[in-house]
Amino acid sequence: MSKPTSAKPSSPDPRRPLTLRDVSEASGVSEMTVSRVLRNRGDVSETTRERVLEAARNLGYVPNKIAGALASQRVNLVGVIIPSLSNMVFPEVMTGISDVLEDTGLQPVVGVTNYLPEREESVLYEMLSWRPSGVILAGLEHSEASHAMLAQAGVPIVEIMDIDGTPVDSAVGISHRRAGRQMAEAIIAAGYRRIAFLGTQMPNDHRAKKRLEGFEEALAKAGLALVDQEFYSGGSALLKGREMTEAVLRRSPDVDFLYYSNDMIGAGGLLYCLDAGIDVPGKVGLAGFNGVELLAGLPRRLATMDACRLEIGRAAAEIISGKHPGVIGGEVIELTPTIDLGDTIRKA
Amino acid sequence: MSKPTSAKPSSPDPRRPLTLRDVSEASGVSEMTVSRVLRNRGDVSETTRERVLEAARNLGYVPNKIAGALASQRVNLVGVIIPSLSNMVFPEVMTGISDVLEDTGLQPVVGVTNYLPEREESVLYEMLSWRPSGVILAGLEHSEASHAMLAQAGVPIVEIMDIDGTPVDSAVGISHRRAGRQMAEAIIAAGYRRIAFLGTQMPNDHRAKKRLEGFEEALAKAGLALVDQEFYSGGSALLKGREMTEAVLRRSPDVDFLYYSNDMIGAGGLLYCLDAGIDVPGKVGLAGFNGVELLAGLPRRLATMDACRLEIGRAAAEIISGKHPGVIGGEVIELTPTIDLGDTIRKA
DNA sequence: GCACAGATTGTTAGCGATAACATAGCGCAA
DNA sequence: TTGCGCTATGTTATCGCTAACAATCTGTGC
Repeated sequence: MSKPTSAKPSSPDPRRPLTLRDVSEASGVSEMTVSRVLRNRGDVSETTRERVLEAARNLGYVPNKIAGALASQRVNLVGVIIPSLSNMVFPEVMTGISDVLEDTGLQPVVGVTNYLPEREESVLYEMLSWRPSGVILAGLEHSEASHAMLAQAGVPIVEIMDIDGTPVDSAVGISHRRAGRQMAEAIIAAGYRRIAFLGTQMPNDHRAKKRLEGFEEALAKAGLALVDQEFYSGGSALLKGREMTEAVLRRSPDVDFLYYSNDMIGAGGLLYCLDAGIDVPGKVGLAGFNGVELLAGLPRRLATMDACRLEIGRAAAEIISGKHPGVIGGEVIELTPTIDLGDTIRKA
Repeated sequence: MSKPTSAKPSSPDPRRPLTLRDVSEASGVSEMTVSRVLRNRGDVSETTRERVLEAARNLGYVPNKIAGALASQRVNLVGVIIPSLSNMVFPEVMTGISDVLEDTGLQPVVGVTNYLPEREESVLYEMLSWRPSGVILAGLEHSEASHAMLAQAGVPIVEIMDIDGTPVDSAVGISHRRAGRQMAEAIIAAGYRRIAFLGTQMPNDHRAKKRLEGFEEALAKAGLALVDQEFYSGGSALLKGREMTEAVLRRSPDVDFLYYSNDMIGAGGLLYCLDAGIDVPGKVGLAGFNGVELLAGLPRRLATMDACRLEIGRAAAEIISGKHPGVIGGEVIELTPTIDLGDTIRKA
């Protein structure tokens, strides 16, 4: 506490982290005023403001948000929990979220679950322990403990991607069941009858499962059933698509349509068929799901369905930041994916 | 506010966030003991421990890490700052980081800069304001202010991907200049002479730039120079690869090799050449950079160079967590990428 | 000259946890 | 019995910042 006679209080210990007090002393005003300047809050005279800013800049002061958050009970963080970063789909959702949060002072923090409910639980726990202003997470299926935490959190929760189920709070997404149904209808309408499904093994990819359910439902309504199916897990999706396609076509030479659970394996299948000289979409039709950007560069445009990923991210972020027109909380927003027949379903 | 004579102190306000005190009251011990139980710290009798855990569970208590971090001056977060999530390269680095951090109690927090130095600066500022235990960030080129912040941070800093330059603290990566040189040498050795470059426009992708520099350097040493070059920005990389390839081959019909700055556009170029019936690697050779998983599914294996992404992530995380054998700080770890000639460079 | 509104700056009291240091039990050897 | 040495638990004082309120300083109108 004692200050030597020296007027300059400079660097008593250069390793000690800087605090508001350092800036306050360096600029000759109270800590409170420094705080106000650094947060652009309240009235501060122009001269004081500049003096403080210069002192802060000279010292290289970076405010301690931990202390700030504790004192103000406000945290400008939004937790975003997604299953994976490896498949173009979530990065695009993130883009939508970031775009919107950009000018709200909020900031996304990402957690990845690898499709494991127990990982989701721990990631959620960890996130909530930082008391974020909101949480965005993929899917409507969560462990019991996760549900409890979400319900208790006391901040806006938005479950994204899927709306086939009951949300904890708000939800933004598409109906995967309906998406599967719609694709099946388009395929049937185009005259295909011997249809096979190729997809991921993942028991926890609820959305892929729902698509398949919707798909089979629509087939059943037309008096049809899947002729064959094949699952994979891990590895390069493009390569797996190739391999699975080859396997299915060998096992069931008479199939006339291959429905893939995602575009990546669909693209692999397409490349395989083209390589093998199979007439697409004449002899065999193909369709995927997601509308990934990659498809644009393929030799032929794979039939697919856009999952509205960017829009989902934007809407979720708008709900969290309270900017969504007319949404106070507990709202469900259903987006409608558009089907793109591409070049791999023959025209009716 | 008023509570009837009831002895039970339960839920005075169900919306009030829970604190240690609530758990403490519910379990009949001091806050300190609750804190010890929840952190598995110090000696607590088995009976007390169980009583506390049950109380916490029943209440649905989630500790407030903000308060905890302020009091303990420790934050179990590691800032990771990368340019983009859209191109398979950083997700893989993240995987390496997560793998290692998993069992250290540390947790990565991602920030994305979109290759903009000013974004990097603000993301870094934001991160440092949470006082993380360390920072991992891509590249060695930063704004002056960013440099100052990194130098002042007082925690381990690891700059990743690149080692052609001077790190602030530690660095893990490959020499992109050398990688470019090495690829050029392989191409020249295979007998190609009229070589073109196709890459991103991005002025801030320093690593792509260094690869090109190294590449041209090696060409010059062999008395060669680039015959043509083409740049793009934005859009689907696969499609851009196609378009650029077509443009270059039209403009310079006599080129015999196309060097791409990344595998995605290289893959597009490969698909274009195959479609166009061009003899690869006979008439035209192709090479990319990165070794992305996607390539495995292509009709032909594109020549490429592995950037050791997983390994870089692991090593960076090990340095941060103090687990890296023999590394105290300020160390530079150079990894050596392996070249893969694939099917698109003719064998010498 | 004086009271007062409005603008600017300062003071005080936490926020919810943890570090560091008490303190209370308890068993056991002397 | 006394007291030492444990173990199990409690107390106190921050951590760095901000909300809320208090105090000071202008200049102005009368």
